Amino acid sequence: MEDHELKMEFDELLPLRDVVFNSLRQGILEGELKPGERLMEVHLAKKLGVSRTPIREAIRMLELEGLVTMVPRRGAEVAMISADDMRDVLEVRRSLDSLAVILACERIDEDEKERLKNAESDFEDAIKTKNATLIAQADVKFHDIILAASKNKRLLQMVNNLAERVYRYRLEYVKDEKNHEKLISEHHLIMDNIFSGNREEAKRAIEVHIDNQEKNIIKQLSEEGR
Amino acid sequence: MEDHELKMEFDELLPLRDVVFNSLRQGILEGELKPGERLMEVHLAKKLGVSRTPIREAIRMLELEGLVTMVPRRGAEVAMISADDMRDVLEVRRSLDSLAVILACERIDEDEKERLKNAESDFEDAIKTKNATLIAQADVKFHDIILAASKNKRLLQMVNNLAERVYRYRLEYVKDEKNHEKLISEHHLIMDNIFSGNREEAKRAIEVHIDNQEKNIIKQLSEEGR
DNA sequence: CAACTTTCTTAATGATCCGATATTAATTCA
DNA sequence: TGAATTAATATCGGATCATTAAGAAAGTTG
Repeated sequence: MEDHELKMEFDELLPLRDVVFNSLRQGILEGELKPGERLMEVHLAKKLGVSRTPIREAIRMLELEGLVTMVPRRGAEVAMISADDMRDVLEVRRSLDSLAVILACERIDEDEKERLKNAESDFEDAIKTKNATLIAQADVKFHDIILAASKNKRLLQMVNNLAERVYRYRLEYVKDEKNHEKLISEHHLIMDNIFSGNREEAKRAIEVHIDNQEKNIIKQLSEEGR
Repeated sequence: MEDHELKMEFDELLPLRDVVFNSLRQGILEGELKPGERLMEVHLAKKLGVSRTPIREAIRMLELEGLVTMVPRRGAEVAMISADDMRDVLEVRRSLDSLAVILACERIDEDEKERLKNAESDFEDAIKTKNATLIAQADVKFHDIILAASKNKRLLQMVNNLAERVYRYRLEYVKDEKNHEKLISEHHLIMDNIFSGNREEAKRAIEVHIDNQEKNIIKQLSEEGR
């Protein structure tokens, strides 16, 4: 078993379980910990320099997030994602993102409009750098502002949870330069329709946006399908 | 502090944390453990006859489910539900239930159609008994079949999680005999539109169904609002 | 001789118990 | 009456014991 570089940020005030949780979560999302890989308590405890208790509690949380699965009497492993699972996730995400956009049309305030404009231009700048991580970050920021504008905290939480699962594949998607122009025009269309309060068009725009991602992700999954 | 009657079912094969989790979850949903009430580890451990570790792990799970909130260095307490939270929950639930019905229109099979018909007539029977718990159970069953017919496991999981939070209030809603006839006709309308594959009408029907619940729940919340 | 079975060892989780630390509440003194 | 100190209480994190499953090695059988 190779050794991984799990970084621990010691936020003095945060309980250890949350530090461990964030560390493992990041490791899984960035692909450092690969699907199917076992997460052994003693091993992780030694590596992160804490006892087993916070490790176990973090694993319980990751389990409910769906990022790890428990095998009884064997322990935790990074969750596998089947094409079926991914289809389910994207189907729900499409619906919730539509809802977010519709609500944002009605509830967005001037400050958020300004921030959304900035996020959009930051996104275009990121595209120019052709740095996938940077682009993905700017993309997340853009969508987060829309979610915040929906003024629905639970919706925000649920969409973020779904987005986690797609993160690694979206990274590949935004890496491909063929998609860059399309991404920019889609973001523009979404933003403009939110600004003009055109709910139906905004909804359609975000659905196209998600559908395009979905096509690509399904393709990726079938290609790596062993 | 009064003593509660938390029942533990010792399912030999289930890990203790899951037994504790289910026990506490049920206690919260049925209103035995009231919002704001503190959940103290040693106390619960003694009461349930287990050590503190499974209690702690169960609390971590309940925290992520949103049923309890953690106060740093003070411990866990049953989550309060504000009217704003409830509005958020119902807004999302409306959207996801719409999705479930739309998908069910396309994907329902003959077996499920049969089961849905039976569930619907069981529901009418339950209404006749005027037993709120029985009615609520039959109602859950009806909606569960639709969710299963959507063939989307994540959607099923997420809607069930949202439904948890509404459970106590829905109980009050179905208890009121004024709503009985309306409930039956709404269920009928939903079912008929699914059978005929009429997506738009089915969607509208379920949305009306949820909206009616929402009105009542918001009213309940404002009445008990102290 | 090979393949299958059985047993034994190892290693990891599941659960209990314990020590340290921080917060809250009560009591005492100014 | 108010502030400060102390005592009680509960979480946070760690160490230990028990249970179980997987893997290796040895023995048996076809």
